[in-house]
Amino acid sequence: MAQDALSAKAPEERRDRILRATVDVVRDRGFAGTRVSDIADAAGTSQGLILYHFRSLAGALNAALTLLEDEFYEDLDRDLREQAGPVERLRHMADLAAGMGPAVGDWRLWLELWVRALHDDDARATRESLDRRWRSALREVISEGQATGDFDPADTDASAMRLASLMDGLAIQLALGDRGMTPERLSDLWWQGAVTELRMPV
Amino acid sequence: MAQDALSAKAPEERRDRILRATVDVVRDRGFAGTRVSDIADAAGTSQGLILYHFRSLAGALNAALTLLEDEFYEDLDRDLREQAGPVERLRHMADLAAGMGPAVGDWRLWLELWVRALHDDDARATRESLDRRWRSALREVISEGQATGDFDPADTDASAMRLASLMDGLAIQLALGDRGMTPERLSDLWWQGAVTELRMPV
DNA sequence: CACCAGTCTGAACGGACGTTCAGGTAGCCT
DNA sequence: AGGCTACCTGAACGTCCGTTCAGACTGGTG
Repeated sequence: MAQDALSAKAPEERRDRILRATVDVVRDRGFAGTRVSDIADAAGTSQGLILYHFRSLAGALNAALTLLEDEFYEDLDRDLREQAGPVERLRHMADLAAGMGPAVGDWRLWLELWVRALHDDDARATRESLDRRWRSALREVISEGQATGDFDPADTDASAMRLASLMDGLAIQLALGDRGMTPERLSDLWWQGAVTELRMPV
Repeated sequence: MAQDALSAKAPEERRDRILRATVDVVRDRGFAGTRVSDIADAAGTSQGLILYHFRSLAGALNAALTLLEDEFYEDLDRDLREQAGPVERLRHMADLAAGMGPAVGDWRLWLELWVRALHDDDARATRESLDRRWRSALREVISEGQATGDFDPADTDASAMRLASLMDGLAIQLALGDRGMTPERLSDLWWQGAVTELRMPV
């Protein structure tokens, strides 16, 4: 028995496990409901270790946020690069947001982030950055589609803003478990909206 | 000096003052950040009285929610009844949501409500009810506009859902203070979206 | 006036929870 | 081997905060 199953090989792995546990706890307890002991339980460590690696509960929460941010970027970049043309890319964004991407479609978490952003500056910065990234990806795809002739929006900026906002709004229904809102319906509703908004040829 | 300025005429007025104070505190501290002492300070009463009138902090918060719900309905009904035709009504809904109505455009509060709805059943019910009401008002206006020939949506239900969601999404930007998002821009972006979505004649 | 019910207060209580701390273990350098 | 550093733990501490409570004040009723 060279290694105890509980003790990770490297401290860094323990640290990572704590962050992942933090994300999990926040997802279903919310930022406000997350206790140090919850994270400790979920990560299988002591409370002390969490305070040792991060300086405070807030430190752990913020570190979890930046982890999330990084994963969001990775997901988005990797997934979009795989798609051939602008139409496919846009279609894929709908599916990603509908929950097919591990980080991108994590709407309960984004909801929590939005509200935390109302009161916490770190969260505000993270939120802004995520949103900017998502919107600029969207705008890029639209521009690309304009170049290829697939899209013909009346006002590119306004269309990008509307489509991004539409996604957020639909996602709220999904996150809150509204009757009749499913990932598929979200994807469809958004795609139809994009077809209209970008005046795609049918 | 028949009446002390601090002591309200009727206990009911005190109760009401507490509820209003609760709403105020929640609006800028959030549900999670709201303490009994905050409410007491804002209402100019003792902590005890809040626990006397409502059974607990949660009781006060929930009572504040139903107050909000009632005011939302009043605002919406009164304001919409004043408008002449479907086009004017729809236009007015944009303005209402952009923050011209005292209760309707209170987006920070709605954001807080959404997240609370993730974890609290009372909040969930209130949210659902508010959303249903708003969406059905929207759907009604759209139907009316179809009857008069002002609107011609491809799919009425889908259009209503998209326009409601678009509003929520835009409102998030507004509530979070995104650069470049103002009530006027929100109203414009939404209205343009509605023009497209409902295929209004220009 | 005496009594009572409703309203209101400020202090006290007790539990929850973030943080601190004293110490224990394991790898690593000399 | 000895010792140093990083990592980790569980208990203890102190604070914050919701709730309870004993009593004061008021207006109305017999």
